Amino acid sequence: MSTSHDDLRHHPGHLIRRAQQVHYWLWNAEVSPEVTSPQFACLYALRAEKNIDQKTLGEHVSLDRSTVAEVVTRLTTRGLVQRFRDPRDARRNLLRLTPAGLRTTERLIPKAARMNRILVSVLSECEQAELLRMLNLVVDADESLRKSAPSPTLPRERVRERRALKAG
Amino acid sequence: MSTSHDDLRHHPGHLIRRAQQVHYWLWNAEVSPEVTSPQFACLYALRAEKNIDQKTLGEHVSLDRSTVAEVVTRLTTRGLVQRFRDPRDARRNLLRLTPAGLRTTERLIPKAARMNRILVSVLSECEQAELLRMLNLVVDADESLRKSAPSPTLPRERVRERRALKAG
DNA sequence: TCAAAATCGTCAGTACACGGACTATAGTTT
DNA sequence: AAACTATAGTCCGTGTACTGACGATTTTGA
Repeated sequence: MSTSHDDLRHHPGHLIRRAQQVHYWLWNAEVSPEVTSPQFACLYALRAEKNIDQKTLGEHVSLDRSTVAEVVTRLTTRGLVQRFRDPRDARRNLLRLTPAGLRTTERLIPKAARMNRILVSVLSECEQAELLRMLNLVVDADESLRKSAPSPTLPRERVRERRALKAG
Repeated sequence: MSTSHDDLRHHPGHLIRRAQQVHYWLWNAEVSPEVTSPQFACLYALRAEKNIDQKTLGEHVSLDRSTVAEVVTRLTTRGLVQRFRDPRDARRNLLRLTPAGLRTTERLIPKAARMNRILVSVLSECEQAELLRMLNLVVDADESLRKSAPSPTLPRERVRERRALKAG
């Protein structure tokens, strides 16, 4: 007997969302509910590359300008990141880990690694590698998919439709 | 030369988040920016099972109470779903697709299918099946992981910590 | 050199996503 | 029947996540 939630098991998109939920729960339980996963990604990137601006950080962790700004605001509020204007280009905000930020990052690194192991622990070593490889393929394919195929109906136009629809 | 965003390619959790981004973009371009993916999941579930309450819907599409309530509110506002009190149990809100809701759902079903095909189109048929199988394994494993392993540090306790930390 | 174009960040608006507190209702126990 | 418990939904707060509009600044090109 097949019901709808059964059926959704064949939808990759839906499965990806559910996988992210699992990741979210596991993160809270195993890593830290204080520092979220996107926040950690930022800290982690900032640890590797000091004094980068928000745009660059966004490219590293795959977040858009607005979201980076919000996340960084939270991190600075908690004293984990320092934000200051680039003297050489007053448009940019340069970012740097504070000592506390570095400590927190390094404390969480092994926990995040452990969480990731648990996340895919139902799979064999071989399968884990396969999953990683395939996800990377899907994620990389996007770049080509976004550039090409603006297709007959442009995304931008569609968004206008939505706004119009809601206004009316 | 390995930088941080390079490194994040080995983190399943991060990859899952990125995969969801790709899914989001593809959904907007290929299915509909008016009806989001979670909204569609609800419509789809409601099409299969009429007159279910919000909790049941949430179980089918894997969303918590609060989010279901919000999504359903949007769908009712747009006239796609009808919400009314269960006469036999006044705690429940029963949900039903409107004729317009049914039409919209059936119009989007083939588009969603197409989007899902594109999403995994970089993989071979065989790989696609493998990815689906593995994601289902990970997602199902969660149920056992949540039940067991409340572990030394309980998630609930940790959340308290965060709230306390922010207050201070 | 100076106006146009590109770039970075911010802000407002929309939508998921979740936990916890609260209310209303239903079911159970004594 | 009254008290207790369980359940469904709502409301509030927090945190992603993205788009579009805007302002400040830099870069480019005539």
